[in-house]
Amino acid sequence: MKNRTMASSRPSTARKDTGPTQRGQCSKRVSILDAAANVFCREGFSGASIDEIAIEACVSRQTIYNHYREKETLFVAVIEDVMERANAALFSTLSTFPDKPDNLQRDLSEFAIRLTTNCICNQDGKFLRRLVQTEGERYPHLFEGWRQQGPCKISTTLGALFAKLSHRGALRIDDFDLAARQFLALVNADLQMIYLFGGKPTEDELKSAADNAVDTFLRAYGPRERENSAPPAPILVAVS
Amino acid sequence: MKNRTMASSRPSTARKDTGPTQRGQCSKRVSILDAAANVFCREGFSGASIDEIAIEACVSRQTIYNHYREKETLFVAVIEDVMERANAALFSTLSTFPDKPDNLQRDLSEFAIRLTTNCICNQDGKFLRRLVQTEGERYPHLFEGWRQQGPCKISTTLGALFAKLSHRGALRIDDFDLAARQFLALVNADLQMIYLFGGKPTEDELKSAADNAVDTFLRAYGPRERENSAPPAPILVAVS
DNA sequence: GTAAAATTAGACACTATTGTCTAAAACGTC
DNA sequence: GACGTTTTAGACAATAGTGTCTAATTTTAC
Repeated sequence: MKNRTMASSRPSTARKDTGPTQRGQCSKRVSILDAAANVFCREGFSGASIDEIAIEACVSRQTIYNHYREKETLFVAVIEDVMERANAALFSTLSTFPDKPDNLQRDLSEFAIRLTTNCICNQDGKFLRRLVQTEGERYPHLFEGWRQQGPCKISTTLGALFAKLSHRGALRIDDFDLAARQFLALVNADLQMIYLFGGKPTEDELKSAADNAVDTFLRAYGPRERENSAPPAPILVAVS
Repeated sequence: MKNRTMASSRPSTARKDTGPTQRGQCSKRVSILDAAANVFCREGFSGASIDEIAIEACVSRQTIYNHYREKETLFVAVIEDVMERANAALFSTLSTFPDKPDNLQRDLSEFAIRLTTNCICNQDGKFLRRLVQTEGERYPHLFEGWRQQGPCKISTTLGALFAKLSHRGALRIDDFDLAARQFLALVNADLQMIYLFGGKPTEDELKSAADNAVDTFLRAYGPRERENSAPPAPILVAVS
């Protein structure tokens, strides 16, 4: 028997009960969705076989066909499941943005680490990077909603948060959405290659990437009186 | 009959003649490699069928098996072909870096546009993004050489170029490789989502992305006396 | 023009996969 | 413990793909 080798980032909240029954069957549905996510992520849509998913989910093949009429139905269900979870994680993490930073440099860096850890480096993030890229053109409508609610919204939401800091004098930004996109880009600058090869950055790599990003971000958008590289005394931006 | 629908970015240079003969056969090899690249890119390795490639290359299936013993051999050949071309384009473009900038802002922006146009937005770039991500874990050794010679080298090469500018006082950079990675990240900040969905940015989008990137890059790393955006009286923090 | 080489279409065996069907077993509820 | 539901294993037809083989045809080289 094969256990789930790669734990999904599924939270323990109750799930939609659109299945045959509510209780014992629900866990089957979860098993299937998790296993299918892993296999689809590893093999792509056409490379994944229902049998492989069944084995990985410790479920008979027929059970999969009972729950999801055909392969494509299952695929769509998996995508929607992962997207929903990913967006939830995204906004949950966004809510931890340092509105009233004690130490802007440190607080932004820690926020960046949370962002990468919870939203980009986890299994769901990897799944979406892969599947959106390979199947995005084939199922345009499927991912459109996620794009609107996720990546597109994150720029404006994060932009609004930067705007607040800006109005309080902690940052000097003209175009908030642009600054948000650039913040995200800088955070991932050192990690792109790791993502591309399906790897997972170490904690040290994450911290260093975040520090580098915030450093440069503040060089560009920080308050004017900020020193530029290695000032001995940290400048505390304490705005009411 | 179906013509090649998507022109490859193949240059008209002579090709390695490792095939059965040199002349007429060479063009068949090229047709096959181009068609296979398109189909693999569109369908992934397991989704691509030899028949489909044969039709798209206007070649009989048997001819493909004559040149490349089996599907995987063809796949590896395609990968190597694309990687070689992509790296060539990369370093060819790097050689147009503005060593002696007339107008740093403008010259860097135009350089950034060349970089995205010639190396990232073309068919080879799309192919590599997709295939490295989906098959990179399955064929680690295959892509390792490309990573060493391409993406890894570009940071250090571009970093060295920034170092030159820095020593001449045009930039103020501590970590040149990091600045190079961040430059690339900023250039792609506005384009990531387009890439992810397999799209191609318009010329306007490319220009705007480049301008935004260079703007922020220079805010962070530009010479100290640089104006920052629209403050009436710039406050110069003159620290020796 | 001729000979060698390459290409082609078609048939072929083999394998893998999808999706259906059935009867037996396990499960949960009352 | 009996009932209805869900799950299971296995067989099954249908389809699609890989890789081989052959004989005819075309292309290329000399």
